[in-house]
Amino acid sequence: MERISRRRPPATLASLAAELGISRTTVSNAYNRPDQLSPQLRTRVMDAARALGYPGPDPVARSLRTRKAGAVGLLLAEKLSYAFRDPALVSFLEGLTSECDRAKTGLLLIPANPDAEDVGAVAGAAVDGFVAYAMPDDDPHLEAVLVRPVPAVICDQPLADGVDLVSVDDRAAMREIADHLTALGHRRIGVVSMRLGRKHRDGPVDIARQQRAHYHVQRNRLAGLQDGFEAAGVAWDRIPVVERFENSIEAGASGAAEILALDPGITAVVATSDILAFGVMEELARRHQRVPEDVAVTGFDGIKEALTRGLTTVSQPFTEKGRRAGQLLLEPNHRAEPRRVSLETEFLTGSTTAKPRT
Amino acid sequence: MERISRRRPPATLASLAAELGISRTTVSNAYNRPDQLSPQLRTRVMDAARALGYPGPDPVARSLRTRKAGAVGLLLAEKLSYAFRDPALVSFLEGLTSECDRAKTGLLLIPANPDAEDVGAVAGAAVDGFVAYAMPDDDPHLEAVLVRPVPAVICDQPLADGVDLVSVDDRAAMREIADHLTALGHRRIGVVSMRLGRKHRDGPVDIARQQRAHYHVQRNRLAGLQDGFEAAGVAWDRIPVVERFENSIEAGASGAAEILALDPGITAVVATSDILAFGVMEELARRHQRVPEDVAVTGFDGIKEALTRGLTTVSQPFTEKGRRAGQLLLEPNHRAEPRRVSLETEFLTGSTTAKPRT
DNA sequence: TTGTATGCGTTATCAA
DNA sequence: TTGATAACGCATACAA
Repeated sequence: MERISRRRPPATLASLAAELGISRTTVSNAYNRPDQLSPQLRTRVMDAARALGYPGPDPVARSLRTRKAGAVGLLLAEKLSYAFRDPALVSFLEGLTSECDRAKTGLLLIPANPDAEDVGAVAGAAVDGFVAYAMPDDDPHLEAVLVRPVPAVICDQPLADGVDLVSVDDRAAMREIADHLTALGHRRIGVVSMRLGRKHRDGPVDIARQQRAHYHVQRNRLAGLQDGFEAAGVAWDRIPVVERFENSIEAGASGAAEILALDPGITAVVATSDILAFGVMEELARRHQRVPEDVAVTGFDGIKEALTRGLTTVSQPFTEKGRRAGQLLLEPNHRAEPRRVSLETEFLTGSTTAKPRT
Repeated sequence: MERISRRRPPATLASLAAELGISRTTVSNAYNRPDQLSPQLRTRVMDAARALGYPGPDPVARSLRTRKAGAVGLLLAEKLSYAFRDPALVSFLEGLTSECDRAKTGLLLIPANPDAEDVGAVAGAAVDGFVAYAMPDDDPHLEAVLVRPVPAVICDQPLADGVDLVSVDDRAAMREIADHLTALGHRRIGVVSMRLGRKHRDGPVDIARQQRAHYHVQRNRLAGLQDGFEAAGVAWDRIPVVERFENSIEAGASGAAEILALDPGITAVVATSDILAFGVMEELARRHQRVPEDVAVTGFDGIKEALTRGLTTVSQPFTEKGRRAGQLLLEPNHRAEPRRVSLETEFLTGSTTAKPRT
């Protein structure tokens, strides 16, 4: 699908200069320093460029010379298309791109399969900096980011030496959920958790796996639940926790089914994301269980749909998170220490929680 | 925020080769053609690289040499952050990125203010191809895309010589809306249209402006309405049309207010996007006008929220649109003529239209 | 206002 | 299996 007719080798700055009988510098200046030329020479250059089909200085060659790419990279460790399926991520992107707009820089979405070891995409990304979003501790892509000689900002996780970080206090936030449920009187509870490791794995989670989870956001959320439940005298090791690799409605539904198989007597299901919580509710509806009368359900994130549907959840400021990440990346840090930004969350009581049936 | 200690000049492939007393070719091969080296030499190279902090071949330099960027560019002629506020665009991006995933290529979001003449971002984008989404006819950014010696695909608009295109039949689709309303008996109708030109402008639209609209998608939608209304004996020039530059709830609401000022007796408002339609409904609610009893409302696009809220609208397959655009871009066209893909739309009767009050 | 010389960091080609 | 050489296309310091 070559649109351009290729009879002669494509024009370059040098060939254009030769054609005009002037130096390359002058042609370069015509594009980059218009004030360094006489206006008539400049228009002569531009006219010749059009005539010869010269598209202007090659961005890659210029980039090599100037050491600027004009773009920042976003590393997700998900398939790219996932980003547009998750409302939380869309909000994050809105915030991040608002900063890109201000800085007049592009945003490069970097493809990185979660379970792939191939790091070529990040090694090969022509960017002036990276934002790494919610990566597991042991992801080789992150290492690949950190060796690149450009700034980086990490969102949510993992902690890394000398890198700026934007996050929320997941543990404290989730504890509010636990406290809310125990205050209502719930004692038999199940948990549907997002992925805890890089490998595709669905199923029950024992304490050991919780503690060595490579997603410490998830680990912290579980720890927050443990804090709250144990404070109310509920033994954590008797609470069934199941893990789902995908963050989707379907995963939430199957997680709920698994929880109910493990303990049919539960009165509440805690999901570690709103999306999973919707799946849980879907499965409960399928079984003609009422929410919250028969089973209470909670989420995490505070995506728009959670608010409109009245899910009891914790809201975190995704757009702000993206904006702050962009700011940290785009305005250089002149101090020695990396910067840490922790954003506020808000516990929201919805209509999906109530006292347990007696 | 330089993370890397800069005591010595950063290592390059050449400096690494010198350090090891081998040629640059060999170092290059260690990264790009591991099978061309003895394993022990390769590990020696890699160890030295780690020791010297060499991050691997510079992506820009490589890109200059190989003439591959590993990314496709998306040109929006909107602020980047807008992309994540418009559900239709999010769906499009989901489809486009699903193809990027398959091709293992990145996606570069290119910042291009709608009313800015500065074309530097597209001239400077290091990409292997462009997708231009819903650009006005006269946008200089598009011209900048077309001079670049890489493939391009246009979505929705504008028509351009020799470039692949993905679109829907906006005119026919919108006519279905008109036919639906006239069949119900509506005769006094108002229209709230998305922007018709690059310049920021809100207000009433006369026939001349409709016809010279630089957004031919919008022009076609208005033409579709005209087709339908005139077929039912409703003179088009008596239908008030107002334009809004932004596609937002607020814009829809103010558009509705303007329409109602122009003709308080209307029984239906046609919006050319679902988002605008939601704004219209919001304004009507504010005035205690019931939908559809007092005023019928229609949208266009079929975003998810339109379906859940039962808006009468036309649904277009945004995700498919993005996917097809990606396919066209990513699989080269070996034939001479550009390819044209036209996708199906579906008229959806919702609960926002009914017979006019009598 | 214009030109000269040099380097940015890499990979392709071909030879050894 | 390894190496020498020549691009790739441009921008910048400096000289004229």
